Amino acid sequence: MNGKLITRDTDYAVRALVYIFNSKERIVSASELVDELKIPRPFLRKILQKLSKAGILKAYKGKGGGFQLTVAAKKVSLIGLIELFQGPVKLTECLFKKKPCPNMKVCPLRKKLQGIEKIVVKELESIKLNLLFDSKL
Amino acid sequence: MNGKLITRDTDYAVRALVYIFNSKERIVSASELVDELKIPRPFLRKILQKLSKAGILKAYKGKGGGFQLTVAAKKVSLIGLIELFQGPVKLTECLFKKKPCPNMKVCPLRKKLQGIEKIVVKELESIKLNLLFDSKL
DNA sequence: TATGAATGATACCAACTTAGTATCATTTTG
DNA sequence: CAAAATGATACTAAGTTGGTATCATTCATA
Repeated sequence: MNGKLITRDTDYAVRALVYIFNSKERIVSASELVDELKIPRPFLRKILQKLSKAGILKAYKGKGGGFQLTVAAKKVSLIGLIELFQGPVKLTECLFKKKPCPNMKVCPLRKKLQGIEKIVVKELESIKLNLLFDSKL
Repeated sequence: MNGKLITRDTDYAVRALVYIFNSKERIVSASELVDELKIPRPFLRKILQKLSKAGILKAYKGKGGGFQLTVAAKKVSLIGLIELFQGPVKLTECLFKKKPCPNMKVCPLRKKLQGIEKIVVKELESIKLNLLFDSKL
């Protein structure tokens, strides 16, 4: 199975954010992150840009530039990052979107799955970034 | 996001099983299922074969042949079908399999995600097929 | 003020997965 | 034997994920 909750984008983003958090007030460049985290440069750059656009990182251009966490960053939850990189979380996605499901008036399978989805979303919401930061990586 | 819990294989399998269940003792052919459920024939055939191999359906070859539920069928849980068609459920799959995760000794993210996975698996285990059958589709 | 080091924007590409096809062999009924 | 069914298996098309490549822009500093 590959119904991963988290893709590489998101995973790399978490690592980068943790690293930047640990660097405190210092401005951290993409190059440094590439060296430290062994993430392919252009891919990481794309991720950093996205985080920057989303207001989670503040970017400084030019020589000596790089990234810092914004205040907003610590309030972001894992689900925020997932949505940023992977779109809204939907584990069910009924295969008959337009047409109502042909055989089942009230599809019990779908209901069950949507219940599971709700639980998952709630859990993912509860994982705030500062929780990850604080737990001594 | 597309981290679906259930792919089409599995979904079609559920529908086919429900239909066959509702046909009681009658032997149901792939053709009938194709007509009724509007599932592409060769795709459905592949699915039925898999269910048959797995002992969930009993197949009858030759003219007048088709499929019936086995006694085992009612005890199968949704997770059984998912595993059959999609392999083992793993929502986390740490990206550093061989090498231990470079930065985090005890990765809190991974722990959280594995917790979520456990919950999901438990839920999926609890959805037995007879539960779906019984709920008047 | 020119240069180099940094990010911004964007288009492209390769591998993998999912969903579906196509074909031929085998079995069984009539 | 013929027709109708399943068994086995190889192939294909579209979408997603993970990653590249390129060029433009900004800024510190010598």
